[in-house]
Amino acid sequence: MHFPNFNHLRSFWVTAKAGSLRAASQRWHFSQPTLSEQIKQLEESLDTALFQKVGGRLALTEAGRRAFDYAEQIFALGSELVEKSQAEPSVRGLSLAVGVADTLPKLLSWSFIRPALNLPQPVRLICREGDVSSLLEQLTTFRLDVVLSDEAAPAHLNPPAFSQKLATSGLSFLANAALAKKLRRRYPESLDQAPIIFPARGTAMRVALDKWFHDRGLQPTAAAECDDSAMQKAAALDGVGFVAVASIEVESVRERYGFEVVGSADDCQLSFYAITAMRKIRHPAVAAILQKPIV
Amino acid sequence: MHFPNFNHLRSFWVTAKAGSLRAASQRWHFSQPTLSEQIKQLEESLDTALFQKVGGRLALTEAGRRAFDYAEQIFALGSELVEKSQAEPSVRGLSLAVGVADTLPKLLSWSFIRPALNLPQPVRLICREGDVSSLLEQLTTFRLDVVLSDEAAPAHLNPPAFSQKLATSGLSFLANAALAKKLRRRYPESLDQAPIIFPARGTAMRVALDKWFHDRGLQPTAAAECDDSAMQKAAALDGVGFVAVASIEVESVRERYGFEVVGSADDCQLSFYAITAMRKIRHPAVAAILQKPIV
DNA sequence: AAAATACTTCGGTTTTTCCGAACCCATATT
DNA sequence: AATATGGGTTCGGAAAAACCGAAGTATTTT
Repeated sequence: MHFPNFNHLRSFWVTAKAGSLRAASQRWHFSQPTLSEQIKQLEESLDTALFQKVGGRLALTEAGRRAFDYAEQIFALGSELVEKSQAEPSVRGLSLAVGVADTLPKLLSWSFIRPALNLPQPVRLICREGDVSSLLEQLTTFRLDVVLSDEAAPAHLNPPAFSQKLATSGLSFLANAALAKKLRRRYPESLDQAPIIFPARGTAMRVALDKWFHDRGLQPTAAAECDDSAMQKAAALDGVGFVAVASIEVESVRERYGFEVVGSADDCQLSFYAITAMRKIRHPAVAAILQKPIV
Repeated sequence: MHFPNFNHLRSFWVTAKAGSLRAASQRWHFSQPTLSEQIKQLEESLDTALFQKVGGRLALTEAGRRAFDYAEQIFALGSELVEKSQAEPSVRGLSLAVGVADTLPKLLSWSFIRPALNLPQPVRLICREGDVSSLLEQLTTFRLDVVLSDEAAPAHLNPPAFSQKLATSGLSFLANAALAKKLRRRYPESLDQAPIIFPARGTAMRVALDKWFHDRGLQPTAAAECDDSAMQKAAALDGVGFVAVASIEVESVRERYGFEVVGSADDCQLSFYAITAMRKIRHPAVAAILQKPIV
């Protein structure tokens, strides 16, 4: 990654804004030589002429205009940063940033998070979704307080991350009424060649599913493959195929989507983890999440 | 205007990204003390703690997370600026940045601009709209090549701007068929109390109009007041009121909108100007615009 | 309790920033 | 044509920062 020298960029920007070195030097209390030299250095580092001389004056070149547009944005952001920092938000609440692996069922995730909101102090919740590895990166850099995932963090991550099991559950297969009726008949053989909506390749649930099917010699046909569990359910609603969900969330999913149970696979175990950046938990809201292992 | 020290911000950003001074110092080839000190200075200048110590490590505070979001954007822009500057050439055309006063009729403006596109070399046209004063500022700082306006630039502007008259024209009043039929009957007395769609206060056309009405003791009722001439016409289409347009554009407006003429006021003169930053015109496309005065 | 990890402080070197003075060039004025 | 005037540039040096290595301190993990 390569950046412009922001001091030089500032000189360029104020000069372009003011229309001349002279005007800029007066308005911003820099000397002409300073501006002139810094602009020259910026031009060198960008390897482009930003100004051209047109009759004793400086005029922006094509590249100069483009650079100016960037500079406008950059300095607007910079000045906003300063302002927003001064005005400390009066909301003196605890804030909790949770990363939720996008493969995780949202309803289940929410049940994990809920205890964090029942604290004496008010908690401002920030939820971010993403794939596990990017969430872990944000976690270890303290941009997230805790990550919910269906897999434990790699053992010797550096900086380290600590996983705690929140729940373990078997698996159940659900589908909309019509499809469920058909598939229930001779479960589990009926799943062979049946349309399934898979979670994304490489996720813990997908691995477990593949193994389970393989062990039984079943080969469902992949009707769809969705990262997001809500998306899977939307597809299932439409009868695209059946889905696998953790048994502990079957009830709430049935209620919400009107699915019916095709069958269950309790020997296919899934676990859910809360991952933190330190073993000792200081954040009270995170502690609340960890103190209530559901299973 | 007040900015953060971008070097300090960089230190903060890389550290937040890396999760620790140590990691950041390795990845970005700075020493820990450098990062540590610069971050401290940033915190002082922003008057906020960006990091807090939570067990021997640094964790972002609330303000730190916000600042980090700004920093992400700022450095993304910075790096983009560098990249886009390197990849310069490709479009080897002349580029022409025209500022068009938003009160100006678009069709007429276009007729002024068109000659610029009939040059031997290809021209890449950039049109910006705005109020005259902001356009003039952009012009004198060479972010625009020429400004089209219905008023000449103030005489002793610094830096100077030079106006050249492109066209002069009387005024005509137009309205949709129904309203025009009614107003045509006893023009111009019929305009008294009639609903008019005014251009914005303070524009040259508005001033001329006001004077013309005042001289004749007419008081149309302002049904609307629009900055943008296209907006006026849209309103007029709807029968909200009648509009005043330059006589030279009557034909094209009638054709386009199906308006009918209520009457004309040839003694109410309007002029249109091209304003440049320098008397001597070097830009061939601008020269083309100036060489074809329509009236 | 020891070991490991991670942040700070300190003193000094190297770079960068920044300025005043002098110089140059185009345009506008006389 | 000669001369202001309004810019821009070059030069040398002073002041301020950026930056580092070494040593010091604190906390967590084992």
